[in-house]
Amino acid sequence: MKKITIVDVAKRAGVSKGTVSAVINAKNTVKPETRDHIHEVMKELNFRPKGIARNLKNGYWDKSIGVIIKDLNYPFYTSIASGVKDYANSKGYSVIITSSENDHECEKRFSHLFSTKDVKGAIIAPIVEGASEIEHLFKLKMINYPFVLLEDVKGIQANVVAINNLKAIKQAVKYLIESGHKKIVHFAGPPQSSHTQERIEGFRHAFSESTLVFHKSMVVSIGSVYDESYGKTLEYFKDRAKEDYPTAIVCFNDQQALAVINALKEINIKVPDDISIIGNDDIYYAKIYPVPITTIRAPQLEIGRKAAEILIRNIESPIILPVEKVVLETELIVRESSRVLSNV
Amino acid sequence: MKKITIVDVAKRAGVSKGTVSAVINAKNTVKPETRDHIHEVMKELNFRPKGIARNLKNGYWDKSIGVIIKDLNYPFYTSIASGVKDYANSKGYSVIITSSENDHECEKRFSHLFSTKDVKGAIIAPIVEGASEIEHLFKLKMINYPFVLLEDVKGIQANVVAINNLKAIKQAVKYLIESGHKKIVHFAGPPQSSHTQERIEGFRHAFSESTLVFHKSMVVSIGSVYDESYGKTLEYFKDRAKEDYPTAIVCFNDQQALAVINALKEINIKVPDDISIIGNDDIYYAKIYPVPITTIRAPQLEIGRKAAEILIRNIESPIILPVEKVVLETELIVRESSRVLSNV
DNA sequence: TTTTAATATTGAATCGTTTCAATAATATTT
DNA sequence: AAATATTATTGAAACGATTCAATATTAAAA
Repeated sequence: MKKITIVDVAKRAGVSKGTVSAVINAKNTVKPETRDHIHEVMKELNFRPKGIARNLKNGYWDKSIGVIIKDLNYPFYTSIASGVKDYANSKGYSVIITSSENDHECEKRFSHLFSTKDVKGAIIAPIVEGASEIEHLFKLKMINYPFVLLEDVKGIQANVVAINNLKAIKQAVKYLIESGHKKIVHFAGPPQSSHTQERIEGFRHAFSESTLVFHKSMVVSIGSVYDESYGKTLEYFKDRAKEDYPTAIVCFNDQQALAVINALKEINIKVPDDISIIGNDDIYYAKIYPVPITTIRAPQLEIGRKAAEILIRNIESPIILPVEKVVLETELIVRESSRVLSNV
Repeated sequence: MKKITIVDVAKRAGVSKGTVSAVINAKNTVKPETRDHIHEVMKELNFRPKGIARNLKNGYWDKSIGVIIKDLNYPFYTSIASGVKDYANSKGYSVIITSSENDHECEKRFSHLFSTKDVKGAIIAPIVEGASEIEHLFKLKMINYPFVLLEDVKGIQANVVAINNLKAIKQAVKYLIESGHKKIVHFAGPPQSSHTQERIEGFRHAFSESTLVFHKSMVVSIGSVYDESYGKTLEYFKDRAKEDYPTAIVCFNDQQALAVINALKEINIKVPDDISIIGNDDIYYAKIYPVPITTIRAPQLEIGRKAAEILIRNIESPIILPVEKVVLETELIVRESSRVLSNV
């Protein structure tokens, strides 16, 4: 099927390209009858002006940046995107968002998409599973395409804005220990996530700086999908003697924490009376849950803003800037899902 | 500041445009030394190939569609977007998402952005305040740009996939009445939202089909922003005699319902024992709240999928198709925030 | 009716790449 | 050393619109 261009329309309507162009752009220099006639022909041929060609001549005046997040439905990521939007809009940039849904192919496709669509730069939450494929990031580097990662990726020199997961979890464990907890476990996230690894690492690390001793049975793989986490939590407690219950659980993230608390409720374990729960991220819903969740806040808006700032600086710089790596601080927000043990 | 093009690079590197192009595209026909040299020059000049020009020649092979939602942080919209992604991906389309954050200018800017960036079509959750500005939608029509609205907009003939808000609320009220409730109020959403109007209308309408009679004091403007809704709820009950309390509240949406329930908790009103609460939308968090919320489910994924289906059909059709208007059914999901009154 | 002013239309040049047949440079074989 | 095969590079044409000075048409004024 032949592609319809402005020439076809012009020919059919018996006018010149210029006139058709004027009609497309709703210029008021065209006689109404001519305009209407051209519109009719456009309909008839189902002509759609090719956006790309339109922009080529005009220069590339519009300013937009792209964000690739991993999960459209996890508020943590949408908050980051909001932060990006915040800063970017203030600088006159539009923001378009895509989600890889943890699919590597998707991430690749999008980074290519952006670089070929005159999106000026990208902020990418990379999927890093082991020493995975990062050639698409290399490609971006090759063509000097500006981008900022939301997680450090080994093997590539790039701008990064991230939080210190290790330290975050250590904060949580330290707080628990100081609150008198001795039986602490970590409910780990999905195995393939790099956050999961870092958080386990942080958890283990926290013990080496305390009088308690770490054992690998203290890390339990629970995942972060609601139903899965809920089920595995039940399972964990099912065959366990009451005296073997932990007194505190450090959760992978808030979504998991929500599932865990609900599961505990089903089996009649009280939070925080029986068990303290600490989440991670501080998503919107952690705060409005009836037992507001103690959590480690990642400054989501700040992450987004900072990433946008670095990105736009790079976009607008006439020279290539040295890479920046920013680590933002997390903060322990103590709410009602955790408590100090009285028998300290 | 002059724009750097492939010609500048070629000149500086002492090669032809073609060779530089080959390097950009990582073709392996270039001698390694030449390649490295060109890379150096590219760095030196901070050359970034213009995506648009790249695509112009090769045709427009990549397939992508855009979605404009209103609120990036409300799960209702991200779920719809997921639905879009579902269907679109299955047809080989990428999806890019933007949020107008209820800003009219934003919506306009994005619809223009899409139409000039070779995004093949758009799904738009339009901001409709009264008989507002819709010229940007007309512009899209003029150039035969395929799009689907997620809400009917008066004055424009366009594809629409929506739910029947009127009927949805009537469902809820009917259920309450049948459960023996006589004192029912509606906590309305933000005044500028068209959903708010429709839901108020539906609420009022429900009474005309019952033995109860509607009075305008039964509609209270509460908004849907958490803190605002929370505060206004407290206010509503503050100076009210216990016997004037409603026995049921139909909320604008689940987010508001969450705020209302939490506020009621603060003043010691029990849900559902003292008051039944019905939400709207059925967002993810409505289900995992400890008092799972009775709500009117809008089939979010379905909305997204259907919209994508219509959009892609239009994109791929060689002729202009007649507009489609689809109304999807809502469903009352009875959970634990509402109850049957025993004294029926 | 002629002149002037206002309005409508034309079409060649242009945007910055990619493509690909032609050519040049280099390596291999005879 | 010449002939051939292989590899690397060139540069003109093409992609599909927009732009804008030049020109044609129509309306208003003299």
